Amino acid sequence: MSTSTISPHHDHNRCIADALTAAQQVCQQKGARMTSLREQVLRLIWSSHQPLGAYKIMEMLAQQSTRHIAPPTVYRALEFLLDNRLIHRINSLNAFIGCTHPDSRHATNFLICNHCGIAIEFSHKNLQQNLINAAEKAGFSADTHSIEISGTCTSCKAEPNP
Amino acid sequence: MSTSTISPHHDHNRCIADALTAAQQVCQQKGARMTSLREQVLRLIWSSHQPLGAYKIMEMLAQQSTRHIAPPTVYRALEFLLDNRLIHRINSLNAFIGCTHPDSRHATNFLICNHCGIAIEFSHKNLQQNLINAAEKAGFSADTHSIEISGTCTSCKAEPNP
DNA sequence: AACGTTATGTTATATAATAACACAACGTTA
DNA sequence: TAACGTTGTGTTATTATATAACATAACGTT
Repeated sequence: MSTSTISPHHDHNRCIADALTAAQQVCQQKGARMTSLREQVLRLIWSSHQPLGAYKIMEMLAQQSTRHIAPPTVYRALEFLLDNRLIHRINSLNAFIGCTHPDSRHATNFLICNHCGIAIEFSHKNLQQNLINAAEKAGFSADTHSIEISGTCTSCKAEPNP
Repeated sequence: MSTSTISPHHDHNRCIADALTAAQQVCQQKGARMTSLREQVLRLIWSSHQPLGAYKIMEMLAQQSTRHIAPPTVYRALEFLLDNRLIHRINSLNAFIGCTHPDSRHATNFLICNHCGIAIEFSHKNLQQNLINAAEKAGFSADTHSIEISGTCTSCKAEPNP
């Protein structure tokens, strides 16, 4: 499984910068407009590795800019980011998290820590392919899928109460 | 993958009867009380192989019994059924569906048809074990997981508009 | 019958998401 | 540059999903 474990001590500014750069590129290629609102939302989502709810994002936006922000504003930005695969939606949490490799089309696969709330995207080519194959074999044509695994992450195992 | 494809022509009364019987057994073993409300909800959920939303269930209950039903009534019944593993929650749909083998503890694995809305539970021991192992290898202790695969089921492929 | 426990009823509210329409910004072309 | 269509954002209202808190009822035991 390709998974970069996320250390509590990593340089997160780097994460944000990389994500923003990647997003710009993706948009440029597709001719999609990364407006300032959309960038702001993406930045907020990337402010941590914990999935963020839409209303939480709304609050944060409101704090940053005095202007009054309503739900549709946020949801439209989220829709844009989802459509362009810059973020994922974690169904079990009704929350959104930055995508670590927006250049390649892929499913939503996450390890979610019940303790610190972190969500780590993983990919495992064989496993995913096996899954799809098995579905096909059963006569089902797989279109999209999501795997959400809940448990305890490395850091939280090492240090129960960080 | 162990998946009983669900024919549109199958004897669904049998499905319901079997599910109810299994549920009774499970409850008996655990000393859990299968009240009439809970059974009614389970029956409604089993009225089809399409996941059912809580508010839909509420409507149906109201229709059946003249008395006024409020959300907590439904959600408590659902909670009981979930706790006793008699139903699953489909996160991507905010909906609930009967469990086909409530005797054994297991994750939530579904094939969901975008066309007819059917959700077919599957299990694939190796695949699941591989998934968990891979997570462990990455330092993550898996607790629960859900796999939701969206696509087109056998029947809908055969007959686009049934 | 009295008691504690578990289940259900009831009211209010929290949380998540969308519909519908108005207005503004942007980019093109005339 | 002005007029136009397109895309993005603002605004108000509403729908959909879920839970909190407290009251009452049913059940099972003694």
